Amino acid sequence: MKKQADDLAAPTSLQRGLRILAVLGSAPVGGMRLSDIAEACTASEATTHRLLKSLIAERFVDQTTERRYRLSLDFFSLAACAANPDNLRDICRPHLIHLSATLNDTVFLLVRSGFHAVCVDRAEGPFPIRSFTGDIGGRIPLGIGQGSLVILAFLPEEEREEVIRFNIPRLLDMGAMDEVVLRTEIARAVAQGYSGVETGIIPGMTGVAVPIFDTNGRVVAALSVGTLKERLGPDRRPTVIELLRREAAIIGARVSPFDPALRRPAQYLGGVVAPLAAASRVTPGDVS
Amino acid sequence: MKKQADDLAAPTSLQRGLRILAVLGSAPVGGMRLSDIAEACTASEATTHRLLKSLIAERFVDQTTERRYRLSLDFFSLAACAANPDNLRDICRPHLIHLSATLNDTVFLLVRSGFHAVCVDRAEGPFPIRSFTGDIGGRIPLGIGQGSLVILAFLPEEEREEVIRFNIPRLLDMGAMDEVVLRTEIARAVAQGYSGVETGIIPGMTGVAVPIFDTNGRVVAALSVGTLKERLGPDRRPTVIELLRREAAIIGARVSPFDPALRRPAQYLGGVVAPLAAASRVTPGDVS
DNA sequence: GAGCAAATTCCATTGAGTGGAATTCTTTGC
DNA sequence: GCAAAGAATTCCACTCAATGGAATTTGCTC
Repeated sequence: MKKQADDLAAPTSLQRGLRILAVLGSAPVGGMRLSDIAEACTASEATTHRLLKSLIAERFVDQTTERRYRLSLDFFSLAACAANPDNLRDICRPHLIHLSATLNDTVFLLVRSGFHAVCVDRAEGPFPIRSFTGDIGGRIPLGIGQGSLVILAFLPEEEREEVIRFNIPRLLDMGAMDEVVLRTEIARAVAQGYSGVETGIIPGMTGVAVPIFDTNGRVVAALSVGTLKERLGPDRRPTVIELLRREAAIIGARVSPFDPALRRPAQYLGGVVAPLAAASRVTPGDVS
Repeated sequence: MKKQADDLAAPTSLQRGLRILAVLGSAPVGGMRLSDIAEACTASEATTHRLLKSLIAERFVDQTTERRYRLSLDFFSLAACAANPDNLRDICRPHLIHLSATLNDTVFLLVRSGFHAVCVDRAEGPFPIRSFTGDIGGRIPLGIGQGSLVILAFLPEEEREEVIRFNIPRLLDMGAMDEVVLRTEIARAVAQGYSGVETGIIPGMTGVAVPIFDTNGRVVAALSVGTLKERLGPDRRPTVIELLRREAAIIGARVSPFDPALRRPAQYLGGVVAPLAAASRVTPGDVS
């Protein structure tokens, strides 16, 4: 198909550069070598090298000694600005902290992004927790894990079916669940208003999650608690769910997908993190 | 100067695209309009529009309704892979959690990146804390705030002087401190082995930070506690510092700037987050 | 220290990137 | 509800920046 060919070949040099970033995203700790990057991008080494120079010039990529390349911390820092869609993260932070302090468990904020859920924030309890989404920034197909599943469950039917169709192969690949189990769990989540799947994929762990609806009534996110199985027994469970629900309701009331008030000409340079380009333009020598 | 002109003009289209990302990084919550982006990048609207299309195709940028553009969550998710230089974040997480649970306060992990310190992780105490670096991903010039200052203080002299020369204008701009205060604080931090600056910039708040040295004896990061002033009085302070020191020592012993063992051919696709490009290549329709 | 492999630079060719202009879509004011 | 203004998007011919093969340099290995 031509369409697919279009996708695979990156016609623009910008896209080639962005794919280098994507490839570097899954690089091992030490970074990647030029030849490996070039191969992964199916581009010549000369081209890859030149693109990398641009990426380095804009501070998106670091070159370590050892002739290896990796994503830079500045890049991380820039992208952190993207973690706050519709102000969700800022709105939720105090609630996450409050919940985590109350429950003494780890609480996650998951936000939908296309066919995935992304962990946008978390407030840790007193011990490390293994979760599907992994850490902040972690992505997981919609349907795997409580938070992710509860978002899927409350999507409008048409969208939900589209996501299921798209994600089923992934779920199977990951050995998470088949379509029957998924649909059962979705039905249960809808009926209960929360999700408490026990996939058993992470042994000894469990969790519950509730959806967050924006002021239009659309699911945009989920609040999720992950903990040890013994900490979600019949005694604690109902209370935990009730507390999550309460916070989710408060949060949802403050989330509108687009606030017309924001149309005023904004101060683009007022953010915490200055644009990378601006920073890179100034070199130490320039200081008089 | 020609050199500066080179910096300002973005000759390659990749760099133009990256600058769009940088500009979008400081966009307000609602996103930015095409014309504003074009102006901020000093590029024509036609070019900006075409570049944005590529950025969207690679899922680095979202176009909201309302004809606005913003950084995507996938972009955030990709960049999260960059937050773990030399495995620092993974190594530190359990220690952060342990400290935060022990002290009942918020603990930050700051890593040096050029002339800045970047907050790479944090474990929250039971109430929200205002800090210089802001949240995860926040950047601050080296010298402002305890963690940032303690990194600066323990840099090798030559590097330290370079950073000071570069950052002084910033510190003055931010009203943080002048050179005399900075050098006094640095000397004190070196003498004490920790930093406990009281800039008074964030009223009622204070903190202490200790450096983390890698196995080569170079400062690479700092552990920092931020809390209310009354929680760091003469009674608690020495204990807090001692606890931080102990964890920092354990961490440092595990951090080597480059581990030759990692040279083995790595499995680049084994990460939590698949490369964006790969994800974007698959469309719902492709599922058979 | 020689030999090898990887990274970096060079350069002539070519087609992708560019911005002005035309078109389409939105919003606003009356 | 209509018209005019303002954005966003598309088009297109020209041009210069991107390309990849080849040459050079660097760094690693034995």
